[in-house]
Amino acid sequence: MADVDTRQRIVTAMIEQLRRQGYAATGVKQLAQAAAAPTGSIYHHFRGGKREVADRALSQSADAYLELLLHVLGQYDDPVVGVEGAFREAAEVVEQSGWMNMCPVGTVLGEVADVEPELRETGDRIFRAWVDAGTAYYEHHGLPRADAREFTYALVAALEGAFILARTQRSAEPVLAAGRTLALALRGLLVSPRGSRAAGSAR
Amino acid sequence: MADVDTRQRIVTAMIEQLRRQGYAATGVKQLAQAAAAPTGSIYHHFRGGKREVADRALSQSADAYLELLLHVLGQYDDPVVGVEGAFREAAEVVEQSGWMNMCPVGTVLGEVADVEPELRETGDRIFRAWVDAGTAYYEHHGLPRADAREFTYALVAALEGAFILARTQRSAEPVLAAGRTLALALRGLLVSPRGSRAAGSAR
DNA sequence: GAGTGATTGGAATGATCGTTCTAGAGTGAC
DNA sequence: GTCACTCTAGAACGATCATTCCAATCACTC
Repeated sequence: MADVDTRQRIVTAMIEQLRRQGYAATGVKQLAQAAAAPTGSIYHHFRGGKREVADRALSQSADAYLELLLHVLGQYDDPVVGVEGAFREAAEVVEQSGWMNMCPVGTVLGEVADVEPELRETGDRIFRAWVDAGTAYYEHHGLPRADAREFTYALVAALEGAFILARTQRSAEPVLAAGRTLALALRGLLVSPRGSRAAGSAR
Repeated sequence: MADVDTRQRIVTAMIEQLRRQGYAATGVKQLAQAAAAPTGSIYHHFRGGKREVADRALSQSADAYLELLLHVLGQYDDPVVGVEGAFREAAEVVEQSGWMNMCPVGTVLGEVADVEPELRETGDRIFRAWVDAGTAYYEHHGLPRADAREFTYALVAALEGAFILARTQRSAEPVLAAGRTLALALRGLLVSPRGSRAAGSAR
């Protein structure tokens, strides 16, 4: 059963490295050391090498992230308050961690989307899952499907972008600002849905 | 005068490489080849090596980007329409380029913010300049300063994040959705500014 | 045309890259 | 015990990394 342990240790270490320094800068040897495993074990458990480990790391990290976000949003009765609250909580975590990267998905995909087709496809799946979940969530809270989808896209984009700004500026302000702005937009959508009108953007 | 030419060719090639594959994956030799210059010339013009070239590339790219964004926004009388229009134009460019990265600033900083202090500081300066310019722009269009600053932060964050999603999903939808959502928020701010009320977030 | 400083062209260097390979340790079945 | 198999351990490999170095070439001044 040291099997599962080592496998998971490698993936966990990869998540850590990916969010600190991205995909290209992460070395297999460095990864092995961080996971307390020899390089041979890495290639035994992941025949696809570095890329397969990164693939697993992104997927696993994305699952955890989605669960967390839905859990945080679910704590609030009013979805408008929930958006602002979720971003506020995220801002606190980022600040308390010393401006570390929270989630490797956005940053790694920004780095490799044009250059690593397999990782790009994994990212595509991840974002689709996130957007689908968010769409269902906001549809359940009264938004027409097209509006829910559009808003979820904006939320994910703003969250990922705000994390980059916050880490670069060592300031929580971008995350808080994005949360407050999105909450305002969501209030507007709830008051007067645009529904099917100009929703041609939602294919 | 081949001096200036070569210097600029190196920086331009670095911009290209940075947005395609990020900082860590970009090799100096590869850069030299792309710039049609020997590696010796790179270190002659940039004693700081790879990092200094990247620094210059980010700054130059950021200046151009700011000018472009203000120019696009300035084409519209109504700032609400302008936001949606700017994102729509951005979406078209991204799609027509075959989902290439537009601007290296966001993606590179997501990659190196925790690991390259000098590049992080450059990014800090860049984002500050962007936010200051945006704040002035929206203040000039009737928003209280705190609101203008908050909205600008959300705009930059959403734009950077939406680019990552769009490239990953090979779809313009994230960019369009972010633009429409931000336009809605801006309309809300213009109708009923929150001004100094809960603007504690804007330090 | 001799001399001078900037710039080019690329070879050399030591480190590190991702991956492969082989030897041995661990584990359970018979 | 021994066979079969999984996993560990890390050396070995060729390629590539960022950087340094130096001879050759260039553009100009005197």
